[in-house]
Amino acid sequence: MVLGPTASGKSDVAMAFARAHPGAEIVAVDAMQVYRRMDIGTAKPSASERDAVAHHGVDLAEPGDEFALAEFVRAVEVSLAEIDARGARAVLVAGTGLYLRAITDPMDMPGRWPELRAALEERALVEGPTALHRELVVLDPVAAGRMEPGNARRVVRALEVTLGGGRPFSSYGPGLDQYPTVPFRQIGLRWTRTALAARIALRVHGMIEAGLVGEVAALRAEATGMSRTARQGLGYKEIIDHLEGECSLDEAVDTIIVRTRQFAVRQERWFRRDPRIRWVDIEHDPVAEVLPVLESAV
RNA sequence: GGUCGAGUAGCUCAGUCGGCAGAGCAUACGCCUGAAAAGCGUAGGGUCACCGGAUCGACGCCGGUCUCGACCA
Repeated sequence: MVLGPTASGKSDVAMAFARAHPGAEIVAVDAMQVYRRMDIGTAKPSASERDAVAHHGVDLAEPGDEFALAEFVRAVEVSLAEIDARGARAVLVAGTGLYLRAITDPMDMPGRWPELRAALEERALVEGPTALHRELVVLDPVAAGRMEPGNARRVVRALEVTLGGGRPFSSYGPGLDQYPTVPFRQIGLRWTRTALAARIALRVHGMIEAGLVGEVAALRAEATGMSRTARQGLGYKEIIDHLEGECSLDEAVDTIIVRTRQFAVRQERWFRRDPRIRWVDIEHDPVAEVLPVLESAV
């Protein structure tokens, strides 16, 4: 499997590998490519690429749907089983670290308690997240120690699971800091920050030229619109701001570039803790430089 | 040429009466179990345009120089 930050060229590498190995199928591990008609902004594989090689993990939901980790894992596990049954080889392309961990590592997923969650979110707003965190310290000190007291979103989720499920949040699975041996060969693409920044700027400008503004406008015009999760895709929320008159197109583009760069760094930071990843430092051409490593790894 | 305004962190700007140099953003580092392209935490960073002066003490006051902007000629 191939992983790395946005704009690192991982999709191209996977595509080249799959073309060289008939029968190989690509599985995208990406939180945003799951939405249909969000094509340009998510750099989804083109129609001809999907024609040439079977792709999974893509176009799983409507832009109006809330789609999250658990739905993704369910869908991809089915795909992986089918690929396996076909005797084919799966090439994973991963940009979303958490989603990848949920595939590579066993993760028994706690359920959902929506009304409890709504109440907790309300309290986080009124009393502040630290008050809830103090409660979590009592109920589940392990989970409380794993997150910042100010992180309302994570604290609320941990309390939701602990109170709703009747057992501590931290009792589900070994935790993200455990890296057991798994039957996946993981190759990471690594660029220098400056080189990646240049590629990101180029890519974002390319998206604008390819009609990103029109794509966003069309999505907004749909009856169901874009869900809370879909609209937080990079490039989408900023163009929405622009379409609503909050900022000029140039300002929106600059913001997209900065945020994409920050996202790429966050991806790096997530992946680089994982000792199971073998890194390839790229100078110029991802396909030429990574493909041999990928070949030798399988 | 004249008048006025501006010059402080990478960027945009605060800085009260002369008494240890500030914020937001950016950057770096870290965290994360059903929003993850989301969310959260920590840190570094300064010739206060330059030269001189008065003062125990100047980003601040005085004199001069430079740069940018507006207006007047």
